Amino acid sequence: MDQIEIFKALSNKTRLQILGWLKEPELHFPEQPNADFENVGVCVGQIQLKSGLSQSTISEYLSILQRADLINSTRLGQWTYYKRNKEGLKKLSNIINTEL
Amino acid sequence: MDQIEIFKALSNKTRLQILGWLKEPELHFPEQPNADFENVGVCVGQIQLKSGLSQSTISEYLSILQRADLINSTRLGQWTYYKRNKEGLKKLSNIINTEL
DNA sequence: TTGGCATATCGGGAAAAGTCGATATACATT
DNA sequence: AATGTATATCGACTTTTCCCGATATGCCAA
Repeated sequence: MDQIEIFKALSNKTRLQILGWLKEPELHFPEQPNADFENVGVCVGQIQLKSGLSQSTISEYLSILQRADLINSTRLGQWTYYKRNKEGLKKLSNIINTEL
Repeated sequence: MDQIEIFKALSNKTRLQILGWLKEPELHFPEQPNADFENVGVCVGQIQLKSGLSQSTISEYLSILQRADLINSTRLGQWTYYKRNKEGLKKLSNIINTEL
């Protein structure tokens, strides 16, 4: 993954917030039936609701974050759940500490 | 300093390169008379030369990086020298590790 | 198999960033 | 004081990003 795409993904208030929310889902989202935060993450609809932006915008933002390896998705039935990608975040931390 | 401005500053190939160059100036720039890399950094002209972009663009890029607290400047005579801002970079590393 | 949700993709208009050349400013030398 | 050099700022144009509404797709239930 290109470093620049990672930083671009992070250069937006809403996307940054989403990552923060996904760090502690219990704190930011209501209980979900049949889908545990730890395993699958949070579904798009909840994230959209919390963000206040349009459905299409949030869907796009999530895919930007995913392309940057900052989150990943699981499809369950008609829902898509997103959660933090710990690997990717660690890699980012590494870049900061070794290359900049 | 706004987090978003930090990530925006990093969302550009040349600016990212500049930070990399400033991490090991001896490796990327010729010896400078009367100005030690460690103390004051590297002067704008050298950075511009290496980047291949126009003088105005590099001057602007440097100020973007500076506003993001990623580098800082020292004026010596008619030259401005820029070097890494270790504080700011540490703060960034902290953001990544605690907020995302 | 039709209808209803949840999500993704597409097309577009407005705002921001990338980049330049020209010009201004600041300092140093003559 | 006048000139030369280093850097900063300005104005303009092009490309990218921000968001939206509309439409498509995928999955489920009746």
